[in-house]
Amino acid sequence: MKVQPLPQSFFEQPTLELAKGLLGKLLVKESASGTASGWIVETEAYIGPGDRAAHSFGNRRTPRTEIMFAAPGYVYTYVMHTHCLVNVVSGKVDQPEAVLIRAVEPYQGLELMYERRGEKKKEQELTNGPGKLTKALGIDRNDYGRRFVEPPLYIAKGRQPGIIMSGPRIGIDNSGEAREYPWRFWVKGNRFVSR
DNA sequence: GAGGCGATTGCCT
DNA sequence: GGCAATCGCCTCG
Repeated sequence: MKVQPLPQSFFEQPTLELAKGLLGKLLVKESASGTASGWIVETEAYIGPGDRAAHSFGNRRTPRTEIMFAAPGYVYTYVMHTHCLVNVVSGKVDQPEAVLIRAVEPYQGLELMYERRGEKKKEQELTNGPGKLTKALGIDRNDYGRRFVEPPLYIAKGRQPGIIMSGPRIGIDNSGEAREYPWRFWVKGNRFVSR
């Protein structure tokens, strides 16, 4: 199967639909040391204006969140402590929404992933968390502001995801009632899902 | 399995 | 200048 980026129109759907639609798609990163990719198996939606867990809550607009106000399909990377997380910007222009990619299942570039993550690891520990998959695929803050429709970082047509589950998001305990929103989506039974 | 801490970035006082 | 953050790893039991 030839791997090529999905069109811009794919990203032009409501954020919750996009979060589900991303499951099963292929996340690809090309770099000087090779290409690595994985099937997306877990996502979370962040819908800015009314979502206390989102960086763009209340339309908070700063240099960091600026990209969330742009058209859908942009790459939003965020550095936290020693790790980097990757989001897909969603929603129309001036609607600061995004989908966090929390886990993928390795596809291409397995050796590269071991090299980046450490050799002595179970395969599922390569990419079963938002900070892990970015390291395995070589995604970092330099990818901020790119677009997912073209190399070196893009999303390609994938496979049928299977049964999709939903539930509360992770790691946002101090976000009031937003903590309860069932905006986390994952592929049922996939062993690369973070929990 | 639970708990604690690393060590970066950028926003806010 | 301080502090909180979409987390991961190591250590201890």
